[in-house]
Amino acid sequence: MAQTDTVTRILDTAEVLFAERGFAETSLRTITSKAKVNLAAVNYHFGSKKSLIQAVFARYLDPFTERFHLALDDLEARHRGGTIPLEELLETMARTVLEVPAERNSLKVFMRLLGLAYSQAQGHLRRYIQEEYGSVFTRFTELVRQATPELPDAERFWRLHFVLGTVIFTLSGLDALRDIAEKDYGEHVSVRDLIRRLRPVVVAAMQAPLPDPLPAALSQGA
Amino acid sequence: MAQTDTVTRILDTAEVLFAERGFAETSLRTITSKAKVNLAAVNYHFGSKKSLIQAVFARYLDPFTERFHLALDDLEARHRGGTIPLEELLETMARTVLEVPAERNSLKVFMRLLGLAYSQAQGHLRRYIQEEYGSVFTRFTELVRQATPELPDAERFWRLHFVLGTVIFTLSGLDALRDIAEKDYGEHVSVRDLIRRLRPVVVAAMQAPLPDPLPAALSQGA
DNA sequence: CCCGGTTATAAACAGCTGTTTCAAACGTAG
DNA sequence: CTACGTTTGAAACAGCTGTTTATAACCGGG
Repeated sequence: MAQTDTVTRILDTAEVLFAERGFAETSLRTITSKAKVNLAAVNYHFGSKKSLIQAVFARYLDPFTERFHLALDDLEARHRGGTIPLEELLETMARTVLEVPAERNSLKVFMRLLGLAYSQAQGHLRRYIQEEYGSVFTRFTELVRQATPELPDAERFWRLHFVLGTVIFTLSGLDALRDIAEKDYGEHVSVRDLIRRLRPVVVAAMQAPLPDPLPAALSQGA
Repeated sequence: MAQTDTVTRILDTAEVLFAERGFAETSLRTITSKAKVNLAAVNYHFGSKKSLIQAVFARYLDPFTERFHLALDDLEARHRGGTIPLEELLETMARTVLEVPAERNSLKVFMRLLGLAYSQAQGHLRRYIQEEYGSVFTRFTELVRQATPELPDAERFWRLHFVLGTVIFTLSGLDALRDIAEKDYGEHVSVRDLIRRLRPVVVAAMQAPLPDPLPAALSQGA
């Protein structure tokens, strides 16, 4: 099947180029020439560049959401009725995130794509991801809510995004950071090593004491 | 002075457009038309689009580094010889970051630009920022080192980047996150409110227990 | 006044962008 | 083998990109 071959060759090439340079900075001609595929093939198989971008994400996120749902099913079954400890929830998410791209190119590409989806404007992408994969995230946050009943809803919301920021920022800028770290400490860090370092930090962040309440006199400040 | 007027009008317009859409997605024609300035003015006053981008950053980072150096001078003077507590260091940095853009457009733009500098490829930008403003960051990290003698160097390095990720990610994606938070909790968050929430999380992250050492059997994993 | 350097303007430049077109090659079912 | 739907191929499309050019307007000092 030469067709499938073309499609996957485009996806394989596109995902690493997107991850390296961003979406706008990667032209279809760069992709197709590096993939040894005709320029028109992208529009023929995907319809447009936008759809290509979404297809690249779908190839990661489809198996991820499927596995994550299964993992959460399993977790809920093993804690029948009771609430799942926060650390187990975080552990499960981390494990699932690691599993999916392990079979494919690399975690680095996956994380960099996630980072781009956030930081790069690309309104259509954020909408697509929210509509297509928002439900898993909703399910996860609900479980986190049950695991941290002492946190006010707003506080938990922000803290989840704080740690999300840490993870995406770190793993998506991994190459640059790794270069600096290697230059400063001569020590090469693997992704697993980084996750090991991340765990206590994330847990501590979620369990940090509540902030001082806003002094009423200042609550209208800029 | 019509010249200064043109230059600042370009910078004012460029910084918000860059922050909104990214660098590659913002054309010179979009900038100049919205700034009511001739297209050639950018190349005349700045030389190239790259230099325009750097100039946008310089207008934030020049006063920031100056103030931050002064604030650190003051901090060192008040702790003559002794080490400065971590919380004071973080507090000082936060205050300086808040001060600079307060006089100008907004913190949001500043943070979004910082986020772009990291996430957007734009190799020239990272190099420029590193060469031009790396020294303040080096000075700051050295003070953090003295304030956290119990942390191994590598661990401190990574934790600093973890919290940097939290802050940049949160504040640069603030608009989107604020929309979600408002929809979910009806509660409008100000930047100062967010900083208040960030503080205990950042402190807890820096003071989290050390990670379990790598099991030797697994240390060669992916 | 008028000159000389600085700034503004409009037009054109070559190059790259995503997309479309249409003809050729392909592979398979009748 | 023939016919047909699918996939490839090369070329062209209009539009936008950053940059350059040449000309005009400005404006303070001699």
